[in-house]
Amino acid sequence: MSEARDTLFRYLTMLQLIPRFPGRIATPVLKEKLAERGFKIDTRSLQRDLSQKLSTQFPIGCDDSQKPYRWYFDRDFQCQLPALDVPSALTLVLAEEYLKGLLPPVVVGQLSPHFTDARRLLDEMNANGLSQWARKVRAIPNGKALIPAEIDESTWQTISEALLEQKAVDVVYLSRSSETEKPFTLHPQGIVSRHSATYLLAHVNGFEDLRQFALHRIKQATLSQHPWQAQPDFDIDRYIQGGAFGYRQGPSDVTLEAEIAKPVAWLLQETPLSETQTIEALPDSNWYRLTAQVPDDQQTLWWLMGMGANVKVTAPATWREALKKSAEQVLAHYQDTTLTYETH
Amino acid sequence: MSEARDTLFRYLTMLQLIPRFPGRIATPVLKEKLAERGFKIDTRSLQRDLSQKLSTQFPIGCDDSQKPYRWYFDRDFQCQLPALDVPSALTLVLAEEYLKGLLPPVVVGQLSPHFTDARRLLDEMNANGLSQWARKVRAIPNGKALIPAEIDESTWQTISEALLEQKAVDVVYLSRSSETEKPFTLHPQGIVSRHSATYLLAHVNGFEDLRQFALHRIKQATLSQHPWQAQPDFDIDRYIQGGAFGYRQGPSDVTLEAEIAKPVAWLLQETPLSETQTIEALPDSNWYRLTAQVPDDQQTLWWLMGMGANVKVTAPATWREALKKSAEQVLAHYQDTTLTYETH
DNA sequence: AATAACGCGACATTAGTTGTCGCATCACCA
DNA sequence: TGGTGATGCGACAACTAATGTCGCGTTATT
Repeated sequence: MSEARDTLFRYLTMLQLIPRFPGRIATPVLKEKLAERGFKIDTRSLQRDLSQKLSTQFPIGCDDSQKPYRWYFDRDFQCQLPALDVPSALTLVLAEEYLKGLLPPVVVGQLSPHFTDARRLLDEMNANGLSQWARKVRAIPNGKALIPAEIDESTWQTISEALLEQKAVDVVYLSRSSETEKPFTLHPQGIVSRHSATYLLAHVNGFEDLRQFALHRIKQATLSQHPWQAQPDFDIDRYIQGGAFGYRQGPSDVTLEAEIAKPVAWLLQETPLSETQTIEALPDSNWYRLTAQVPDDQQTLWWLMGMGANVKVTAPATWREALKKSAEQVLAHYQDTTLTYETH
Repeated sequence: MSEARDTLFRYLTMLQLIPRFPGRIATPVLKEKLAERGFKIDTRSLQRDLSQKLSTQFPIGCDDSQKPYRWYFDRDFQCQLPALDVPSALTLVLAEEYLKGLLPPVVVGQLSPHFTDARRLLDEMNANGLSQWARKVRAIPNGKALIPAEIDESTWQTISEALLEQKAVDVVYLSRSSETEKPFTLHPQGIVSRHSATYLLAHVNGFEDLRQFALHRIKQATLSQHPWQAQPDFDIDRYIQGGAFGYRQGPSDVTLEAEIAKPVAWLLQETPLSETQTIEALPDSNWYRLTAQVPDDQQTLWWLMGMGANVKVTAPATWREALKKSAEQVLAHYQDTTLTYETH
């Protein structure tokens, strides 16, 4: 394979084969993997490279408590080729701000070396007159930020490995209804992250139906001995749109027609509802007429509901009715009680 | 400095100094930067390394149309040390799904080498029986996904560089109100990404007041000759909470009390509104009593509004009133018109 | 048109790299 | 518990690569 100019390239390959800390790799295994990639090298050379070259120049550790030594990178080491540039670093900072509210802390933690790398680059940029970048960049999340459910690091690792390598997992699951912990053997088919909670789609060993398992209720997870059962006709998008997560979606788009207040018109001009949206001013008022092809789903309806009195839907009629009915119900809530509070 | 075992380390440093494609670096500049880092090497060696070692082993290109040659990495090349592991790759895929709806395409594009890297790793994992990971992983965004405003790649690069390196920029800006393009010299103080639009906070040359500039309305941006004007007492969080983006926030948290329907109770048990939240069942019904310390901001109010009839707020009184009033206004919209649509 | 900067081939010198051998130690298994 | 095969490591010689230097032709720069 890559014959010429070996050494550098072989070192690079070694560095890529050594995993980050929780993981470790034994010397003979490394030799094996290098051979697979065309680097047939003597064991002695490998040992020399590891203990004299790499581990003195890189944050590489060695577990020499047992005899085939195990090698690993420091947990938080990160090196990019090519190095991060300023715009990318800034993007990473923004991305982290958003993701912190969307994914469980442990999952975002998987990427923390990347984010740390970005922050370090920004820090070092203005070593002299501190640029204080951290005080200049903010991401405002879309909608109310709920607190992401916490999940265990090893759970995430095991589940993701099982899902992608098509293996079964043994889990201990805390059922939502019964509040009791039960062991299951699961056959993962997919994973869905919604709002701030993440769900595994799997069927229980011996059953045919697909169930959802919230990752934060999985108390323990280990790869199983059982062979993985596939579900050949599984389509995750169909599953989601079937309403499994409260997001039932009609088979086709609908045409939304509405009158919208000026602030909403401005918002939608900048970040449209859909590609086909049109907005035109209504005469003699601060209102605008909106027309857009949008998906017939719960999300859109909720968005319209959140706009409150700033949006007046005229079509489709089902949404118009839904909004009206919702408003009536809300009003009913507040009218059957005497108000004893003062508005200040 | 790093005396022993130089060569490998010097190569690594070179690889980090060579920028990704739109950027380039000239040979003498590279030599200079290497010297700064303790690698004092002959020009000839550098030339050899570049043209014979690195560019044959890495996707590195050379612009030899003018004489100090310029070197650059292929636009989409990415190499991580240590290599990505499976859980991190999966996290990246989820992150990309979320970010695509939150940041302008060009900004997410900054990270595309990372995402591409993750996808490649997942692809290669099951080279035999395709694992079809792409059909197994979905992120459902929080709230209605609006289409992120498009911005220009060079705009993002220039603005982020100016912001972080404390430089002024000359821009051509399409004003929202007047629909005309005007040139400005801006002194960037901060950047805020909200929903799906991104804003630069800056003051115009010669003025003291801070203004917002939507990045997608900046038609052209170049670093300016003007010296950058600082605003020493600027606090981005204070600015945002002052209501600049429609997210005015009260000075302190308030105690939210509400009765909530069962589905909402389930949701909040998994992803709480706040750290202090309590939920208890109400007797003789499917309703629950919620108590939580939440920020006094628009976001939370919108979230409550979106819940519609599933939430009945009892305190604070201001929110209760706001929700009631909103419902009345919505109802007024729909009752002053005769319904001519059929519900199907 | 003159001058300095750059790229590149060649070559001798220096420095690093590799495989091999021998020995000590450790893991594993009967 | 004792034996056997792995593993780590020091030493050494043969080999290979890396480096600086020089000279020449070409390319910016003024």
